[in-house]
Amino acid sequence: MKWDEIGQMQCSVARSSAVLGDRWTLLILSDVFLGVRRFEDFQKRLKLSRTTLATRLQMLERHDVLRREQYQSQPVRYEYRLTAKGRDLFPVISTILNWGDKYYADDADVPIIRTHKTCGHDIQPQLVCPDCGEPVNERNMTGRARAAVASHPDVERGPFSRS
Amino acid sequence: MKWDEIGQMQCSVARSSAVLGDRWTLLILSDVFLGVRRFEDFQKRLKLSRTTLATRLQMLERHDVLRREQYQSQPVRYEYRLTAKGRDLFPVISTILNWGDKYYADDADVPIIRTHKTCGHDIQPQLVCPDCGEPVNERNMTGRARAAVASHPDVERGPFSRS
DNA sequence: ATATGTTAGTCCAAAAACTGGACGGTGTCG
DNA sequence: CGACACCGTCCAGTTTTTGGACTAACATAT
Repeated sequence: MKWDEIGQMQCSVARSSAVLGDRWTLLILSDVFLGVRRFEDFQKRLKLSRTTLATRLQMLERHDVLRREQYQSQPVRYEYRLTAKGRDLFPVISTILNWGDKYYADDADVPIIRTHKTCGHDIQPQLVCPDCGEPVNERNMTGRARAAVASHPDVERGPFSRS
Repeated sequence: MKWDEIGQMQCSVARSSAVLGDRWTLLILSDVFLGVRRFEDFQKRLKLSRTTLATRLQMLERHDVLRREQYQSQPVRYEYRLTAKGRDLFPVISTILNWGDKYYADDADVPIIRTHKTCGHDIQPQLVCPDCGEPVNERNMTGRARAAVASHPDVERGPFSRS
């Protein structure tokens, strides 16, 4: 299966993977949320090849996650900014950051300290049920999979298993 | 930069990317949360090459995300199960699913409907501040980056920018 | 007893993706 | 004028991924 074909699968994770699923894209997006916007800055910070960076930025633009915006003329230069769709990736980057902090941070030295401006506390955002407000995890969630998944009778257990 | 080196970077997103950042890993993990546990099932469902699947499973085992557990002898066979570290990826997969559902689901036809067992409602989990309980997003969060990031004076804006 | 099926891989050669570094274009500054 | 900043593209060499054949150890059916 080719990368492009993954984007055609009937599965939200698969389609998201077609966008997010490579070594660099998550890093680039993380930098964008940090305020990085320009080609040279991405390249200096991430040390990936210019070719790959150009390819990724074009891909993210094509998928409407970033948009190129002119910030000067003479010479004409563009910077990359998040679209609304891109901003909606905040929870994804944020939960990845939570996980990385938990398992990979050096000796209680969390690389990025996040503060909730509204209440002023340093926090790690948590997942809750928007209905009852209780925290959710793989044990208190179930899922009814649709056709594509349900057609595999082997899949009977787990939080997203068939009901 | 090589893949292995990314895991050495002083950045939780980078280190997580060294594990999660490829075309197949997110799909495999999503299937694991759906209850898939065996080599053949992964291969049939995801249609990736057996070689790549074997490589990925070994990598996830090496990173202590999955563990191989014998489920029969004669012949000896193993299945793959989540470790505690792996289960902690639930919020990551879940927020990716939210994003994919929002932007890629076919005509109001969400492929996996998730139910919160505790309260019984069909929901999409949301990110909140564990302190005040309010929803968080890229606008009401800030972050103080540490050395590695703070040394880049260009990074001044965005939710994780230096304070 | 032989044939067929199930499951978990490994091996190989071809195709695709990624790499670093040079290069091009367009401007500014001193 | 020379040096620098910025955003890319081009190229040849390396690494990764791919599909399909193949092994191995049993179980089950004929």
